[in-house]
Amino acid sequence: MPTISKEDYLKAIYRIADENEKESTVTTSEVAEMLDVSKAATSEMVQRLSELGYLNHERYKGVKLTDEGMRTALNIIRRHRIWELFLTDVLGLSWNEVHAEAELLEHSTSDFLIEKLDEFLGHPRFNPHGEPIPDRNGNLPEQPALLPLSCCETGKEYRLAKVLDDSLELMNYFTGIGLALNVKVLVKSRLDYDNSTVLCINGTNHNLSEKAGNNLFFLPENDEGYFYHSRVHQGARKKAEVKNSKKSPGRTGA
Amino acid sequence: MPTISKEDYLKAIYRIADENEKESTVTTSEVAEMLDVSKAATSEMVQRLSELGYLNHERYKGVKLTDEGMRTALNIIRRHRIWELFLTDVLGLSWNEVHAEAELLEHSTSDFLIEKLDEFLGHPRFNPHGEPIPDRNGNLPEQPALLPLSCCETGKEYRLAKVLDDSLELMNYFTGIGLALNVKVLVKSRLDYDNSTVLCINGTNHNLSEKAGNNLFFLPENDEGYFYHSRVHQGARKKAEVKNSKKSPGRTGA
DNA sequence: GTTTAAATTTAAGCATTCCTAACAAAAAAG
DNA sequence: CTTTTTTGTTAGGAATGCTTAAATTTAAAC
Ligand SMILES: [Mn+2]
Ligand SMILES: [Mn+2]
Ligand SMILES: [Mn+2]
Ligand SMILES: [Mn+2]
Repeated sequence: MPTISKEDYLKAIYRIADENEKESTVTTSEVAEMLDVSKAATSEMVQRLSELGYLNHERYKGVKLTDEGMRTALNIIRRHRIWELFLTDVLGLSWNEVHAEAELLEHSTSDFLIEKLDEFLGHPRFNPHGEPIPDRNGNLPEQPALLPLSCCETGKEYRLAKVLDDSLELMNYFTGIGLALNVKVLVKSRLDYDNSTVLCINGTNHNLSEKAGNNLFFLPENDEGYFYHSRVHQGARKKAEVKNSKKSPGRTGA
Repeated sequence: MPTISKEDYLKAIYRIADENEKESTVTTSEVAEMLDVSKAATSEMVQRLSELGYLNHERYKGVKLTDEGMRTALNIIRRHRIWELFLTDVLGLSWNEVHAEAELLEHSTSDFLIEKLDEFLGHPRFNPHGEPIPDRNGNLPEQPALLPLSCCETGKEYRLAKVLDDSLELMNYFTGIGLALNVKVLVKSRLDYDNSTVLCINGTNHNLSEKAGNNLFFLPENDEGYFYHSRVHQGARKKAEVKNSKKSPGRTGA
């Protein structure tokens, strides 16, 4: 049961390692930047988390999550993403409003409560941004390889499969130009000068910088119309529907 | 936006003043005991909260909430009780499981999110323990005068209208003997020796100590079958029912 | 291979929030 | 009206988590 700070550090370290794919050692500077704290603060916290057994730390080199650290980080990410899905699908918030709320709620939710939410939502596999939700044992759902915008070829059609939600401003912009999960886009052209991309969304062209595009991940559009974002686990949906329909029993009868 | 600690102190001060009815000055010791911290810690925090304008403090006498302190305290209580009702009515937790969860969630919930929850629940007026939920402006719903068990007369019937949920152990015991909101009870007898009361619940007799009984509040049972616990505000129910039925739109269509 | 630059850690200090022990004021007992 | 007990405040100290500034180590340039 780490503190809120420790949970946020562990989550940041996981996310950085996850983005780096290979080379899973995470540096002090990367963590400091993601959490918007000083490198000194990060250096101190890294030492404390190592003493607590969440990290392996090689001085001046970087850190890796231990098994315990990985379990803990995945559990926090699970709580975060389950709350995000709850906020959109049950309370009707929009996908750009939920990240900030979940950033707080993730630290105030017992495992018991998360299991109840998970069951209520029908054991969802992806959050509203297309990010995978670890199950209670820390296992991630299978995901096909996704292409960042910079890897999408001109003249081809794709569907948006995932958005990184770190910047609220960027999420608002994406929403404004009509981007949403599973929306079909056509890659019109790419400027070699700055590696920006022109996308056609709902008949309108938009130019996205390389940096902005790196937050968008696509699946090639094929004629099978395959959506990998089935929201719930196989077999869980029926159960969820029953549960949802018997809600709010009404304590008084009046 | 006080810290979690400050919010819990303000809430405790409100609750103590509320229980004391008249004589609304709250002492350091009372706060220290409710929050299970030292008197020294309370004394320090009281001074800080006074400097911040939440309290008026007369040294060695006690504290009263300022208007700002009252507003803040009622807002935290609103968050707490809305979460409690959500947890029972939507997620299906039992009334003795929700207080501890809400004690954390109350500090991680924006006003924006609370309004969404409030709307989803249909602007409820009471939490699962029969405690009133302040509206967004801090106004409490009307409540008829309730009788603590010690004031209930032998030979008469009552309905349980409110339970104080400070002790999980006590809540579990109450649940075990069949007590729930609006349950009808018959007061069989009272022992002058220790002021304990024998209650008949669902045909079985149970002896409750004076201290335990002080956590239970009743309404006289009259033949009109009047339940004051209508869960939602007048006029809000229809809206809530519509909202509840269109839940979980299902993002994929699959 | 030095020298310079960048990344990392350590040092010193501040704000919160808690503790125990010592002290001061108020209330209760006698 | 003293004396004793209870209540409330202050003092001193610890842990957490952050800051800026000063080392220290590693990496990059020349
Ligand atoms: Mn998120
Ligand atoms: Mn967070
Ligand atoms: Mn409660
Ligand atoms: Mn609380």
